[in-house]
Amino acid sequence: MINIILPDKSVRKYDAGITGLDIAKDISPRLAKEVLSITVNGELTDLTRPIEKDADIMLHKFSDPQGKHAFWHSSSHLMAEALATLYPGIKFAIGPAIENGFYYDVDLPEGTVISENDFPKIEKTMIELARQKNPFIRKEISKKEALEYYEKQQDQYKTELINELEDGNITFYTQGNFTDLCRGTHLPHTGFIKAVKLLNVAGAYWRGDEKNKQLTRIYGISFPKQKMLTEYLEMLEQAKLRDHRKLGKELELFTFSPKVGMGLPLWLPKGADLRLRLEDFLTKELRKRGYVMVMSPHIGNVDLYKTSGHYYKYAEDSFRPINTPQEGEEFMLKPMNCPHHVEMYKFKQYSYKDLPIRMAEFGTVYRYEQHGELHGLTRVRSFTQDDAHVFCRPDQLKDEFKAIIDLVFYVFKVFNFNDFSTQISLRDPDNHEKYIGTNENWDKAEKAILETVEEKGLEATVETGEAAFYGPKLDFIVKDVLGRAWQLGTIQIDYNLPERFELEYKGSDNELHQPIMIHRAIFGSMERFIALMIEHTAGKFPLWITPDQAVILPISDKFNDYAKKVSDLLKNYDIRSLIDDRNEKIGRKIRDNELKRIPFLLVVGEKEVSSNTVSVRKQGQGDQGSMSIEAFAKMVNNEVENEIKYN
RNA sequence: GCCUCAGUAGCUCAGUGGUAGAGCAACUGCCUCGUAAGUAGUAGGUCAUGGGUUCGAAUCCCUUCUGAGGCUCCA
Repeated sequence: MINIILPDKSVRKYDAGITGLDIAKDISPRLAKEVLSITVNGELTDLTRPIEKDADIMLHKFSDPQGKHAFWHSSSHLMAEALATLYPGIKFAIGPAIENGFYYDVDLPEGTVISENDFPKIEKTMIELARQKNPFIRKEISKKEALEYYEKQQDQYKTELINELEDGNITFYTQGNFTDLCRGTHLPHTGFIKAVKLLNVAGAYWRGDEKNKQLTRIYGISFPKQKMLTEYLEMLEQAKLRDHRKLGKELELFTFSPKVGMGLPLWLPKGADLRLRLEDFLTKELRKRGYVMVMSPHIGNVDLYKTSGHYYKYAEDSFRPINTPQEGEEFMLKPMNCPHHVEMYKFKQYSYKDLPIRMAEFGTVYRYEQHGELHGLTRVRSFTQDDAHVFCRPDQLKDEFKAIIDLVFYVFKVFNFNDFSTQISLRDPDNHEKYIGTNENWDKAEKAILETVEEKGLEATVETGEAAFYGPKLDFIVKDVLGRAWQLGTIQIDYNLPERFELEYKGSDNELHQPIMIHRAIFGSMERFIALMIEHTAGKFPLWITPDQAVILPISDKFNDYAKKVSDLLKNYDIRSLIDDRNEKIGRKIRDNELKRIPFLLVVGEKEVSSNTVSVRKQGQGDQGSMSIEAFAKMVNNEVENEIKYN
């Protein structure tokens, strides 16, 4: 007999060799129907594997991440089986579970393509195979045998994968007529998969390398109940309604014109208004925190970028240098603001008492992003960074770094970005060519980031090879409405540019010292931030109150009940004077159908601006008198909060 | 740059080889009038672009441009 310890610490005794599935059956028949995978002594594994010794176990249902993982991984195998049936000669590369669903990379026989039109028949085959309730059978296999199996099929992908695996550590999983190299975890059988939807097809390079062959990647998602799939698809549709590209058009915030050039956003009046107010908000905050605002031109002599290293790093794939009538003279559209700020630092000599110098600019930069990478406002070719560079002494570095983290937290809180992740990006130690500067400098910079993050108690993932070419960084990442991750805020420590530009300050010892540079952005770029802000707030927080600023953001009743209710509530108020205020044709009577079309009322109320007063009258309650826009926004917001229990 | 798909009126879309359509928006009347679609009429398209097949192309084929979802890239 062995002891099985459940998460609640209760102990059950079973014969050795019992499986997770049997334990589940023993606990309750309903659990047995829902359970998908099991963790045995900390190791995620199949429910059908025998447990031979005493163990702590945890059973996973679809509601658990581990359950979903097994479910979608098995779905991936099921799709592979269906594809193998429908497309003889197909070869399989890798097919993992992902955050929402699964994919499989396949190499199709010459001349075959899979498009979305083929999805229904693949889905149908998958469901037919699933209904057979074929068990997933695990088999340990020697490296030699495994290689023979795939070499016979002339499958270079699996062969390559197996060659990298250790002998004795290789397993195959078989369901029905399909066998795949796989380390698991899988469902007991395919019958759990009741609903399948293939989502899209895409090209993907083998092993993610552009030089390799491009495979066909098919994305899908599956569920244990048809209803869950329907709900998921409904959720996706809802999400698409909040897409910033759609809203940007509807709300007349921004547009693109092929004639101007793709990836070059045109800010329409309302969008420009929104952006200016955001810039204003941040500028005030920066001044409070000891920053000075500067401005720099949009171009610079190539020599500037040669010194900074940008020229060698980016000239080839970037906008081409601009020639002048002068022979041999070249300018570049600035891809970054740093070198300009560095030259401003060099304008005069600084004492150690002057530091830190915190230089901020809403600096527009130009980068020739790859054609296929352009994406709404989140990836563009001309964008404005809320950029700043802090020049400080070594003893000030950590405090400055922490102050910036605090600023990021403050701003994210103000705009309700509560769900963000933090990532430390270090250099790739095997690829020195990607970076400038000495190992010594890099070690210092990376150490400073790691220590500061530790001291701050921040939880951050660490990624190697993701650093900027001049220094490591701490990034703040927010997801868009469809779950794509975008970097907004970034803080980067740089010992290299100060060295290259020979920056210095006079220390208390009367010697010259080199300052350390911190590059940082809070919004990241105005474009990307506004894009995510639109998606995060649409239909969710139509009115926003910050401690000292009132912001009314996009209002549209098309997205969900919450916005609809707010919209209804606003109808109880006479806000004509507010709208007249926002309308250039002041004094003209606003027509009914015009009012309903005003898609957003954007106001950043500032106490010192007295003209931002509205006279408000609530229907049925008579005149409420004049009040500031801020007060009005607060009042409406309170009412909304009271009326709707929003969680 | 690569893979799959798409582009018809300002917007949302119908139209699969035989005379370019609808709703909304716009404009002009009329009726109403403070708050989510009053009413009649008018105007609006080289069917993204260039080429080809055909008696005939929005429709089939190719080029280019742009967009969508991925991959690669991302300062």
